[in-house]
Amino acid sequence: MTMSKLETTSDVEFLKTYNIHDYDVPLTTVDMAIFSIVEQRLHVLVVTREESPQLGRWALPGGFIDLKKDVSLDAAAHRKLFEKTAIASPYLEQVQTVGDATRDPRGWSVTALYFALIDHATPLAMNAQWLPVDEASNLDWAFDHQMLLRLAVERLRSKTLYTALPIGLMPELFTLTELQQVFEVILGHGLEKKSFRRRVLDAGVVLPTEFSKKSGKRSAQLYRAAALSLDFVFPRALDVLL
Amino acid sequence: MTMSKLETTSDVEFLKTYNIHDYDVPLTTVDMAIFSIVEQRLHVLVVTREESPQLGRWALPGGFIDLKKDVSLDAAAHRKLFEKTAIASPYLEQVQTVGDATRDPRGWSVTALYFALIDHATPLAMNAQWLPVDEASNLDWAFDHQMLLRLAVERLRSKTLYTALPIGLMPELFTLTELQQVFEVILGHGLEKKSFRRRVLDAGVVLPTEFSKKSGKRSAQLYRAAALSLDFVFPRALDVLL
DNA sequence: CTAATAGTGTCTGTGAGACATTATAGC
DNA sequence: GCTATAATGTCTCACAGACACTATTAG
Repeated sequence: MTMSKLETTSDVEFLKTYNIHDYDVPLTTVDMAIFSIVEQRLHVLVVTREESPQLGRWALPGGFIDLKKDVSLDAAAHRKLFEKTAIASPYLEQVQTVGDATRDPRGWSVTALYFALIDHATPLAMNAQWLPVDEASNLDWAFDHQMLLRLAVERLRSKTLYTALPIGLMPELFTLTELQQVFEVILGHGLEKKSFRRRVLDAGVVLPTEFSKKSGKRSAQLYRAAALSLDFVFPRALDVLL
Repeated sequence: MTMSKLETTSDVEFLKTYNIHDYDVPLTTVDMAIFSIVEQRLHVLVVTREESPQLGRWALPGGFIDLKKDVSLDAAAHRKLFEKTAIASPYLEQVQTVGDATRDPRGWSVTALYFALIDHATPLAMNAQWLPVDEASNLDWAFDHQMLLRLAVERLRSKTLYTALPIGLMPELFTLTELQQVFEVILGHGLEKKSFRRRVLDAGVVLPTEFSKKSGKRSAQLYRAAALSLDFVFPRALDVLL
């Protein structure tokens, strides 16, 4: 028997008699809030549950960790995302983990909630679709997914005030006006143009390209995301308390 | 048979045949990074493991969720804290949830990491003790607890730059100089006195009391935490990138 | 008095908001 | 030319840093 670095000598003896099925353990799942901007509105990817429990209700994509396939929690989140969108490397961030005795009728359950940002020009799996987040409260959600969505939206909104995160929702090339509109859609209110441009340009989170966009009137400079862009934290937040 | 709001009609049928032990599920635990300031240094509460696996190694307090006693993940964290300190209502915040196939020799495991802030003048359970966090890297830690501690310290440091969180480490009454020293200990460098006082006083996160502290030279005004203090977010971060 | 610590006055710098202005394209 | 959109100039304001200064206490 090989002994990993993690195991002390006594562990080897201990593990011979250990059986996880002897204990009461909670269910553990990963749920995803996958955001995109569609037609100037913030949307989230939703599915309708095709099996019990909560058959037929709306839900965030997610489900059990596959102890064989998933090497980590993050890997499980990536797998869930890939199953719905075939996107392998998006922005992915853990939001919060929620667990209690009543959120799932099968028993005590825990879910690790992640959010992802993707460009909406991405093919979706058959059973997935985009839903405007401001219509979420009218729906019949499975489990506590309405609250999970609210947590994810709050995180996205609050980080939009002091990071460049929304760049993760943009296509490869974009104009500053388009980027500003995405910020405005997420925050739910307008931003001052000059301040916005100063902020993102001075920080170097977007870089000019050799391309410009000709769309009607004066053509606009096209930018792309700088390498550090999504991790960048501005020294000051935008005004406006949420 | 009563049907909870959470269960659809089909769920009632489904649950008759559902048995969690039919599935492979990860172990799920809660771990605590409990911080305090002792002798002008940031300390964390540690225990030595008294059972396998990882018998004898240093560990953050924590362990399995008790599906009978704990109504939620947060409740489990509060229970773990209370078992070591008998403190019922400290500042408690979820940091991150870590899970993978190899961090625990018993198998695929997930832990929800929390941090708590307490005044160090708190009696501890027998097997718990304060450890300076800057000595943590020399120790023989159980599982991935050294990394968990690093995550919690990073969160504490980064929130110290833009919130009033360290107030949670203070006793009932404290002077502004004492509070500033705590900020400095956490950040690892000095802060400018006038700026610091303006910041906390203008924000109203501390309130003057009718008391003052006579300690050697000129006596100092004693303050207490304002109700909102720990949730307060300053519009600008302190300088200095971590 | 002196020394030590508490606490203030005030100048500078940075970066956000406001808003007027100029630039460039299609028609 | 006119109009729409892109992009800039520049003033003000809030708040952090720097640092000199004053205030209060024990001895």
